[in-house]
Amino acid sequence: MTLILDPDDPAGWREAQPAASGGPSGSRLTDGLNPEQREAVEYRGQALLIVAGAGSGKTRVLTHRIASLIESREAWPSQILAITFTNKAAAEMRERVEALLGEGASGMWISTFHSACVRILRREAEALGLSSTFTIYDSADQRTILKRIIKALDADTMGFTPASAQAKISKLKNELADVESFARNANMNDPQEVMFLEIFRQYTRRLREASALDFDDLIAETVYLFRAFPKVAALYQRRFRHLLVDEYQDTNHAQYSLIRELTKPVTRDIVEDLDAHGILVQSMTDASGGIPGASLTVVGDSDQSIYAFRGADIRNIVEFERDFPGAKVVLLEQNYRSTQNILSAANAVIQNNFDRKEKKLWTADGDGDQIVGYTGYTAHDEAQFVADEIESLHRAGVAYRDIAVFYRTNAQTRALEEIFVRSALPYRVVGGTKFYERAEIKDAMAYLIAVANPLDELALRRVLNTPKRGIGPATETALASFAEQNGLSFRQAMRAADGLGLGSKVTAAITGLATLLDEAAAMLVPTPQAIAAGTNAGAAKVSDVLVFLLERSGLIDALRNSRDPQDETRAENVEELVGQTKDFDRENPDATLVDFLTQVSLVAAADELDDASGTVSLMTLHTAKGLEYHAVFLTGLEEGLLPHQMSASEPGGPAEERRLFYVGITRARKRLYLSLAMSRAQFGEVAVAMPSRYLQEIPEGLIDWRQSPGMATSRGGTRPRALNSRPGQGGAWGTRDRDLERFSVTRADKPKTEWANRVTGTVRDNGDLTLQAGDRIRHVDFGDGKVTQVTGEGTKRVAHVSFDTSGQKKLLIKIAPIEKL
DNA sequence: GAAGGCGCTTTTTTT
DNA sequence: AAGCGCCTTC
Repeated sequence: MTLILDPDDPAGWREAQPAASGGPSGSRLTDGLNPEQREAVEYRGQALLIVAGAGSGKTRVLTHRIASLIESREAWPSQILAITFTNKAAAEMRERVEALLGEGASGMWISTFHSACVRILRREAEALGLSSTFTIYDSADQRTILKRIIKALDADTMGFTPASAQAKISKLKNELADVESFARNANMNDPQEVMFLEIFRQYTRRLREASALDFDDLIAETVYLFRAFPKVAALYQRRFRHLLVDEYQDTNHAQYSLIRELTKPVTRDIVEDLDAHGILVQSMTDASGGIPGASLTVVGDSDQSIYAFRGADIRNIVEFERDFPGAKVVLLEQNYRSTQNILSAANAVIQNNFDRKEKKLWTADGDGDQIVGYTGYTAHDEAQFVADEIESLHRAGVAYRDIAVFYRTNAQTRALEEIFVRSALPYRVVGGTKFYERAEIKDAMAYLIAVANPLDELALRRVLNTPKRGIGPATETALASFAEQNGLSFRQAMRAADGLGLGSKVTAAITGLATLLDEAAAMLVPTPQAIAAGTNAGAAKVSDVLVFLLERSGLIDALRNSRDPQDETRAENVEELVGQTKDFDRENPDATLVDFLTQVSLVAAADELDDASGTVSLMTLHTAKGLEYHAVFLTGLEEGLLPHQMSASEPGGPAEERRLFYVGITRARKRLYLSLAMSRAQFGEVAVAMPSRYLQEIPEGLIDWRQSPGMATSRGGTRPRALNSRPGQGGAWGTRDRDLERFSVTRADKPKTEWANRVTGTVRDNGDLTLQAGDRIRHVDFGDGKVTQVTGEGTKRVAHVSFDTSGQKKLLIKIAPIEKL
């Protein structure tokens, strides 16, 4: 028996695989794969690009590839670094690899870019002059800091907003630019640019002083680390022999650079240095005495690139072969997810993006059902259609969890939620306003952060007067300037507040808070033996520290005793947070507070998905990437929404929006529904909406329009049936006068497919029908009535009508199903 | 320093 | 429609 040693896990002795048992072509891991998939699993070389169309089984290929590397003893689990798009995908991939291997595969790094970088950065923080307990700032934190800087600099007078500065800084960091490099290239004659430089400089300094990194820093700082410290880089270059990157089309320049750094060979002199430090390098070196670069596998589909707005560079995948000469390319086109009708629609749409490599998805599984289309008069009508169809699917045996509703913007959930609640449909909004973004949760988290990272001024200032302690802005500023003048941290200034000459009550409040935080910090210190052994034994559990902080600070009592009725919910939320820390403690017995904070910072929207939930999932098209459902509803397919208004001005915007539509379509396995509304409320005002241009791109015969944009134009011919007069819905609609969206819905009893592509762009249009107070009108559903008032302008003119039998309504004149009498 | 009220901007997508 | 910031008043 031969034993071989896992170079990074002394406990990892195992029996070597007898060479005869098949090697990489061992059939178990390639059984049931098509030839291309098999090739992607078995290819061995420096660089492999797997162009994986939607639903082509790329996760299967990736997991089988990893399992095959490990099973054939070409790699130890610890030599694998796999990058996925979400933590959930990472956890799934790990499970599947372990299931394939029939054993645990600890030591594998399967995580997101951000998680992997945090892990590296905490380990190597010292080299960068960071605390290993550095805080991760989210967008809201960034914004708070930028708001303060902009205000202090009066930069808003030059047109700077926190959002604009944030976007610009993020963009720079994604390109690996820092303050110095920006300053070198800046046009110092442009006052705008000089001001931005100052904002950027102060922002960077504040984060640095707080020992904090923003999301973009996590990647960029890791690249800087590797570039500035080749020996540190070598540790990781030596360790990770196989890099696998999923969703490669959505990597940005910083992430690309990180991949490049990690796959660089280690030179001979550094290898010798590692060797001298007792790091195992034997049998890893090549003829030159160095360690060759790791092998790289990337998986992606340029048609699914939807993150240009955060710096994703489609060229990374398009130019992969040029970047990595000798790279092998495998194309996966056979789809195992969707029906041919769905794929044909997807192919037809994406074909309109020029400048792409031709790729056609196909399936051997047959056409399947027609795609269903529907045009509602309002967002509520559209939502009602979705709810009705979901119910009918459910009655036909489709589980709620196999159904998803997608939309372009988070704001669109409102109408859907209203109708779903009313219909008693179990649903869950994935992402959107996240639990951890609620103010009371951020408050509680700020206590924990302040304890974990005493340098974090942002967290300290957040808790300073939460709950109310009588410490106002004036005191806060006094503390801050005292700190600055004396070269102290904010926290030190708090401890020394006695010497500031503030009122005795305020002073006691400040020093009391400082003491509380110090006591909590003391709870977290492990035993000396544990510290020596590098474990966390003896440290208080996260949940205990949190409860201690909540009780002693008075935060929880303040919420419970408040007379604001909303504070009751807030108290419950905080209690739920306590529950979550308890779960965390249970699941991660040796984890630290910093581990908890890291995990919370890096949860992605899709991580919240609970497969066992038994609810319909609502999410944005972006969140939907990588997921699949039996039935998918794509809603709000209107100009201005998809493509979104804001994308029009961006280069490549409309093409990216089309890819977003493509991503949405290809999530569906069996049933696809496309819907839109003829009018939509925006900024509190109702506006006329036009069908999305992308709808035209789908061949006529593929869609069964239950109510088409074309039909909505022609008034005659179909028997109108008002949804809101349906039994069981009695009167719930239209009872509130302020409700502007009470247009009727007509719905053909029989499916009609008379809508042809050319009709797109037309909705019911009453032209320049002019109404004024006193006019009599007839409405398709509400009957006759008298106009009492006309408000608004242009296409947004609204008639206030008093109907003879249906009461008061407000109608959008341009599209309401009305005629003048 | 706290609380309440008014008026203004806001919505693209996310780790 | 709603949340935020600024203002006034207590």
